[in-house]
Amino acid sequence: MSAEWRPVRQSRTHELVLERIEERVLAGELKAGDRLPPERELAPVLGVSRSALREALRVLETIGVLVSQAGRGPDAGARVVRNPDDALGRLLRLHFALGSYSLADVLEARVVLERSSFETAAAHASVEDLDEAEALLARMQEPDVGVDDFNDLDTRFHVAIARSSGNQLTSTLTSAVRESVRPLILQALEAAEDWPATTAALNKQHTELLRLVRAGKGAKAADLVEKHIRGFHGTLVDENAPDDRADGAGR
Amino acid sequence: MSAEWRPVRQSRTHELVLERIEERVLAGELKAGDRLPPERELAPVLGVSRSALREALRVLETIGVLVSQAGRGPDAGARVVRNPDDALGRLLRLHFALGSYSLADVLEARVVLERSSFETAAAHASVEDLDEAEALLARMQEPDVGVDDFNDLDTRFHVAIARSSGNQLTSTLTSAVRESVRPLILQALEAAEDWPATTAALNKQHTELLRLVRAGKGAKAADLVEKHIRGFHGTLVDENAPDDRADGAGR
DNA sequence: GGGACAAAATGGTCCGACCACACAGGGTGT
DNA sequence: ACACCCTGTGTGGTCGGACCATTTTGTCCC
Repeated sequence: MSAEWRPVRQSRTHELVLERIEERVLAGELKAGDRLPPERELAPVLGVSRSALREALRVLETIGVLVSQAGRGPDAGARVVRNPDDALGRLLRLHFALGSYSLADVLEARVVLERSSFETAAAHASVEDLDEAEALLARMQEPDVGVDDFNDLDTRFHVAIARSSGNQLTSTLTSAVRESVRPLILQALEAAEDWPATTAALNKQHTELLRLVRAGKGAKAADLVEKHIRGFHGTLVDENAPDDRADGAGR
Repeated sequence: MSAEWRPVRQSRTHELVLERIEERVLAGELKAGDRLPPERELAPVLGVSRSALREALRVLETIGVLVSQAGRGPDAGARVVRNPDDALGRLLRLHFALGSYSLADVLEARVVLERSSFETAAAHASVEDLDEAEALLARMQEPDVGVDDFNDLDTRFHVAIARSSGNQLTSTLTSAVRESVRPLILQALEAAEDWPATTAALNKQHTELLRLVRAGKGAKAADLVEKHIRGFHGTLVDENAPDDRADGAGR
């Protein structure tokens, strides 16, 4: 019976340091904007070497909770920040590359997240947020936009809608999930036979999506975004799934 | 116009090291199960110090892509693994504590993710997976189960359903999102006036959920799980949201 | 006053040493 | 032969100190 035995994984100084710092964050004693003491001061206070402390700080930096700035003055040192997007993006990207989950999984997650985003955005989004999305759309429609720029703008459009829905978490997840398949999307876009036609088709859907959101038609927007995602993203699944299975690790 | 100026943030050796390793992962040259060369060999090959290399490895360990094992033998050294759950859990937990997103955001995300999980599970879940969920449910129904154990089992039940739906990404996200509000949930459970009645009520819903999934009634299961989450989780929002707004940063 | 130069504070990097741990392999006693 | 122990060796983990790079803060001299 009894839950599986979890190896105790004792000590590891930098993990203990991490716990101390994490405690203070969880307890609300360390808030966004706060500065940590300099490494050379903090290390002896915690009773560890600077290296061990630095490894803990590095961990916090990778999860987007800290940024470090060398030099002198008010902006120098380690500051607590809130930047989960990059961290989540890298995490999902690497795990996707390692096969922790499949492209089909990503597609479903996107559909679920973005249906919700668009539905909520249609109900609550502010005009300013939607104007921002509109500006992105305008730049996407410029005729000479490259694959790279187009994809970035496309991502930012979807994320902008998610953000406009007021849900920061969904917005972050949307951004990260999308980021995790960025290489594949770029590859697919570059392989497009008729680039102008492809962008035109996608932009048409984007325009319609924004129109529906502005009109407050959440249900319709949700249905269209699902179609939008499945339409383009779905071709990726069809093209890559067999290959992945063939050359890749069998799970 | 031109996109915002992004500070160039040059060098930082450990980031360059990270890029090199990341490249190999993205390119599929490093797969789950592979071992990295020993630090003392790899560092000079990359042309960096052991410290810089170690910081990069620490980052990879943080995001659940590496584990390190000291000692000698086949299991020693740094191995590539796929364990996104803990990493994502810590990331979301800290960012939630920092106020990167609100409890209401978490609730909505859970609803969206789990509706999808239950709907898909009802269609595709294998009998074995559901038996596992059933076993968890049985342990949850033992009369003397404590708050901590109950919550763990509850989480594992929801995650088991997510996993049974076949979508690893959704499963990971469900686990992590849930984990991020774990402290709050525990606190709420401990404050429950009538503990046996609370667990009984939750378990009744769990039992019904599992029955619906087994019966293949995805839509009903989705509706019920939404009700289930909003029912309990919703009380958290009501209790905490005003406090959060009062003392916390206003976004 | 202003500009150039020095000082200080901070993170980033490197090096060398040692510690802790876990297996490998041989030696030794039965 | 076999079992046991003891030492060797390879691995990550930690430490301390030194130095570098960058940024701000002074300060001195013109």
